[in-house]
Amino acid sequence: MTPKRRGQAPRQSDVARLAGVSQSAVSRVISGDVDSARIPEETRQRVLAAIKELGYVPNASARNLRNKRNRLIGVHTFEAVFPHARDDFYFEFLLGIEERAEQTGFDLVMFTSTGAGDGRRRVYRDGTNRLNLADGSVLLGVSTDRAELARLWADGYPFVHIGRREVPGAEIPCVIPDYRGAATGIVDKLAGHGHRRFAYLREPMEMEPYADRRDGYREAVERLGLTDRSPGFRGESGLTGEWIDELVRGGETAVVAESVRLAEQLLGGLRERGVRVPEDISVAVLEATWEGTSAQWDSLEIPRVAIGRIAVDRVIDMLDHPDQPPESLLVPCPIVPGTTIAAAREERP
Amino acid sequence: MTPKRRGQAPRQSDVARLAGVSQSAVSRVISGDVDSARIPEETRQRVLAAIKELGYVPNASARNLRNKRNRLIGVHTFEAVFPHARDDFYFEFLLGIEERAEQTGFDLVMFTSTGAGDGRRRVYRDGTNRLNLADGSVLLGVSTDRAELARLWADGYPFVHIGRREVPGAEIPCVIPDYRGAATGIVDKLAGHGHRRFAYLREPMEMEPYADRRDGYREAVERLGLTDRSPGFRGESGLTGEWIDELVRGGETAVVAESVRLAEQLLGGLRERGVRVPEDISVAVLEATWEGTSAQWDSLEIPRVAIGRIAVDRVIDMLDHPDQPPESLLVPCPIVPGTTIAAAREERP
DNA sequence: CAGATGTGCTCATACGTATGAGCAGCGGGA
DNA sequence: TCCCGCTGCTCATACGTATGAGCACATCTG
Repeated sequence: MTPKRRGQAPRQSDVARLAGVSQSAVSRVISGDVDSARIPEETRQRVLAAIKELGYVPNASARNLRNKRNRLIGVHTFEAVFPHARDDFYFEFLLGIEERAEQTGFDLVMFTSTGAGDGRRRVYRDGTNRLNLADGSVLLGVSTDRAELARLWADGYPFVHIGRREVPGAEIPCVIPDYRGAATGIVDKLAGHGHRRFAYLREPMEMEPYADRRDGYREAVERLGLTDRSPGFRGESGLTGEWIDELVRGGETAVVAESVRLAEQLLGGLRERGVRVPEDISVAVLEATWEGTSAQWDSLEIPRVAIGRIAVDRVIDMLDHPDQPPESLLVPCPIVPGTTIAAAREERP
Repeated sequence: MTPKRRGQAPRQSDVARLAGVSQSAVSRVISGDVDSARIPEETRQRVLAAIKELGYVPNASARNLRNKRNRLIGVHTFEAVFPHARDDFYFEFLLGIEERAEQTGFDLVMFTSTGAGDGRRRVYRDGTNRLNLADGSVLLGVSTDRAELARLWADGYPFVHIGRREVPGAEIPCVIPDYRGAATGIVDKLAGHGHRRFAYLREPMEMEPYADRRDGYREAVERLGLTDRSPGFRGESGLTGEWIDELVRGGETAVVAESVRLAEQLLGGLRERGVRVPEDISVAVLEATWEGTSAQWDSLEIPRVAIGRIAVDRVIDMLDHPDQPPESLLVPCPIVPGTTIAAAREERP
């Protein structure tokens, strides 16, 4: 037994010949175009049988050329996926993407190939948009190329980006962890434990996700009428010994830290000064924590799997409603209970 | 700014009109078809200028349609990929697959969607081969469906399977870890340490990969003129207290175990009897080890990343040479040095 | 019985590209 | 002068699919 000569995959015309109809009839059966197609059940069955017998499968490129969908969702990462996956950046997103694609009957195209030899992955290679093969795409990556995003958007290609990316002159549809909401949630939680005097520990960098957290924090503090006496807040940022000294002197009972890194430094500094967490001061972290941190932080979680799922849904939505202007979507971040928040000390007047 | 209405991208014919040539001339300039194209430099420049002015971008689907290639390699796993990836079964294969696809300019299609609701992923859905979307595919999975492999093969679809799968009447092209070679290598290594009297510890199951290991072991033992006095070898298999007793009485100095599981049991049994590893008896394992085993075994490594790369190469090879009958390929398994092999004791005569 | 309406298809074409075949014009050799 | 061969293109077609237009026939209406 030898395999069939891999000459050609069967085409609609082959199916048509076998079923004794025309190619266009086959196309109509496949499209399931009920209203205008007027194909009686008996013919339909004959065509379907022929399709089955020949193992016919539609040619993606031809379909695409005709502007039809392929039930294919693209995944484009601006760096190699798998080398990073262990480190958890992409991995869980992909989990959600795969899961949802599976549920909705889409297959996934991983756009892996780089254009140039520089390792940077680009959407446009030789000027051609490679994503076009897929009906729509999910993009992710830390080193996202904003110019490419802008061009994709200008070309009207349906895609979403995981994580907020803002490009002047374009409205990039993104799926974004709701850092703002998480920040207010964490303040609410602390307030629920009786805390009234807060401090906010900020990262030196100015980045969009941090801005969201800061907004949320401020909003919650104001809404609840709490006191924010963050040393250095709005001023120089980051953590210094001075900052901690001032914190301890000031009598704040709750600290909200932007990152695990900062929280860890803070914890060390407080211990040195004999201040206990959470007995004396509660600390919460506005970042997802990972294993191997020195404390079990009260923190937020980035729902990566859910974000992956939602990204797929958003793309499908854009395919179904091509005329609606694409919008970004916030995804709530659960607050993970830890052991660094406790009831506020009685205030000594 | 609003996005372009999709589908209004300039075509070669637009470029041609602007440059005052024909569409085919434009195509030839783009293809850079030096030999047969006979386009003078001046015309070439005019065309290139027009391309630039219009922002022309080749249409991938049209190209694919013409070339009958999609530069797409399929990856079909018989279970969901990502949920398992952490557990390491698929993960490193994918690493290699992605890497090589990237290098060779292929994109990856992950065939994720199940046909039925039973969670089993099938190649053929409604009798049609879904993989046809990709030029060729790499298949993997523990629960491979052999009937589907056979059908794929009969259809002449270009694919390889990672791991040996034998189907009567078909010659499934596989990429296979060379367990046989690794087994002889390990025997060689032991012999190099002066061992002459060997025992082989086998798994109860009869599976192809084990058969390979056993062949390799036997071959090396015979070639080197060593003694194999495995208790129970060729007879009942697995590890019993009796087996260990007989081993200790027999005076063998080297044991080759088929699996970490067996080796661990053996180690325990030897310890109970006051026999030291590796001082008294050296033990090697014919399986890849993982973290968290009780000893640092001298063992083999399954070069998963390399296998992934090679699988992609094999598929591309099949695409380039459709007439060559596809062959399986052995991939050497490196031998990982551990601490369970030492020089053989002096034989006391 | 003429005309209208409906059914079950087929025909022809377009999508954008690549490529073998071929054609017009020119220079050069016999 | 005739013809050959080269240059610089153009023409036509095929890839596989989807779809508007239309055709032949049947059935119904008045």
